Amino acid sequence: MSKVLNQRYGVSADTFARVTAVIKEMGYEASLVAQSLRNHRTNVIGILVADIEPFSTELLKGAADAIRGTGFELVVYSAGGRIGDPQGWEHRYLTRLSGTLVDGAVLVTPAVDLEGIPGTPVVAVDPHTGRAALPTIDSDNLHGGRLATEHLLALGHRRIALITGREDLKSAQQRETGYRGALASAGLPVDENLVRRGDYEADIAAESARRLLREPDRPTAVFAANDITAIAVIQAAQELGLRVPEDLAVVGFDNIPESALCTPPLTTVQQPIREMGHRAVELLVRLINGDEPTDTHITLSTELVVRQSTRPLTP
Amino acid sequence: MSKVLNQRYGVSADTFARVTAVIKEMGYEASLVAQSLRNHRTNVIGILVADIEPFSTELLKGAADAIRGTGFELVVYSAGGRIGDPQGWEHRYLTRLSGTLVDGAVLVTPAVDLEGIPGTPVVAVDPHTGRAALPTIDSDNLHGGRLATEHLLALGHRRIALITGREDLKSAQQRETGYRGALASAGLPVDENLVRRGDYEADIAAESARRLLREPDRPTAVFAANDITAIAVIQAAQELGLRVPEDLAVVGFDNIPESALCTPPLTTVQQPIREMGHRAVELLVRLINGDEPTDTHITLSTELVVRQSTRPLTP
DNA sequence: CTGAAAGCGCTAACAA
DNA sequence: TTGTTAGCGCTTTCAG
Repeated sequence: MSKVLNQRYGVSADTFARVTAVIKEMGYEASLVAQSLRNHRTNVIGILVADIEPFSTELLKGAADAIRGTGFELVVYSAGGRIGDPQGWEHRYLTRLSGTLVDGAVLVTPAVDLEGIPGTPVVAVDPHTGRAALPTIDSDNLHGGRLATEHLLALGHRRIALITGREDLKSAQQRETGYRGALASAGLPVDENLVRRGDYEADIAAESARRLLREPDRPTAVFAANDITAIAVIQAAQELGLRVPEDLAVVGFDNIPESALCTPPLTTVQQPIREMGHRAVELLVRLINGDEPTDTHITLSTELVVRQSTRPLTP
Repeated sequence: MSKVLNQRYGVSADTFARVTAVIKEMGYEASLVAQSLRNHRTNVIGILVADIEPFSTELLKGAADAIRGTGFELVVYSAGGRIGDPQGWEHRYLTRLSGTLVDGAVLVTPAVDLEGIPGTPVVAVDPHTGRAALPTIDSDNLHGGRLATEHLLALGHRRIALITGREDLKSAQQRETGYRGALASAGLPVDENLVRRGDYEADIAAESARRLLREPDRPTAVFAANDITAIAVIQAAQELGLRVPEDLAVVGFDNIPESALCTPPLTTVQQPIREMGHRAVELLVRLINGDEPTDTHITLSTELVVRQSTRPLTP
């Protein structure tokens, strides 16, 4: 009967038909768990995300696209933004699943740099440490940071603030480095008073923005470390009666769907999030199948998308 | 050693310490699969979604909230909007997982009405059939449809179009029934030419809207069967040079985050999506634990949220 | 071609 | 208190 299910040799046409009939009759489906335990191949790819939010959602869509036609199934594990177990839940999940429930995993939870699990291929998206031992998909955050800042400079802005991202993330650091580099290249000093915390949290960013914008010598432009932050900045500005982009230009980073829909639509550096998900799955499948690993550190390029939240500075 | 892990009686302090040390040393974690196979309790709740899109994402957030502190883990299975297997993938997944990998499941994939799996509690969100045999969470779509339509009537509109939702979904039908009912109550006939297909698909809805709005006797208001549809309508109107809400009022349904961010922000009927996710998990946990099932068909109420996409009709 | 049996990693029950 | 064993549902191997 197992032979029938798995299309193996050594079954007479008669038995085959009979067994098939009964299987249909009973609506039988093999237990995934028992299969997993026996075969070590499961044809399931796990994606571990820290939380369900716009970035991870976009990434999941890309991953879902990529998985189609590969014969793999997709299972998403969300830590649900939990706090109690900040370190190592990735590792714990991974070891519990590996070898059995999943053939490989994509880690979208960037806070931990783990050395891979022995038998289980893992691809990290935008990891903590930058180029780790693990295969990695990320995007060119350094260049993106420069692009955003240069755009504002080209529009005539000189007092350009930065709302930073999470300090523990390499990607956020690189965006800041790009910002500083662009100012330096333009021969401008960095006014440290214009660099404020954002942590990629809407609340924190909004608070920083409110304080910043209430100061007498406020900036004419803000580069926000991601779109969530940028949208918070726009809202804070509007609360204070400032118009965007007339009184304040805002540039974001990420290009989540919300950035095109907010008011006004956000000029942002496009990180190809869906493609990152796509590539991550693609790479992982290749690793699982034991194909030649070509390149295991893929950096996708970033691009500026100009929308209505910026325009030339009018003096 | 199993006893150590599971905190069972009959282990000396000495052995406990030694075993614990080795476990730490090796970074051991019990295999979820083997555990599942042995114990039939897994402490995992599965959520099956048809696709990763704004509605299911919102719902997942609510579910993730609810799961905290219950001792359950959350695993999401996405069909990835697949087409080849339109019927019954839910059933297939469910039978493959049930009794082993998950203790229960939430179905967010509304297209199929299945009778429950023997041993596995299942809660359906917004199901195909309305009040099925399965425990159900939904919202008051009928009332919501009335609310939306009555709002437009109160603003003075008389030519109110409807872009419908997916025909196979009870919820979409109810929104339409609410629309027709409100018009009838106001003593207005339904102009069938103003009722167009949307299928909850942005492309289809946009095309319907473009045709509708190009006709000589176009409506002054549109009730869109969900927010995705409504945003598509707004974009179509803007393409044609119509201003929203000056030339066309638009009301949506669902209240996904995008509806507050689109331009102009969308007046919409609020379906408490997050709460639906929350309630679904809550109910499921209760069923799994064998608690008294109180009420297994929960209908949450809907409310109108007025934003800038509607305002009184100016003749 | 069909039936029986071992074993995947784990835990509950039992024997020592 | 510790060590041993059966068996969860499946597939693969080997004997009939």
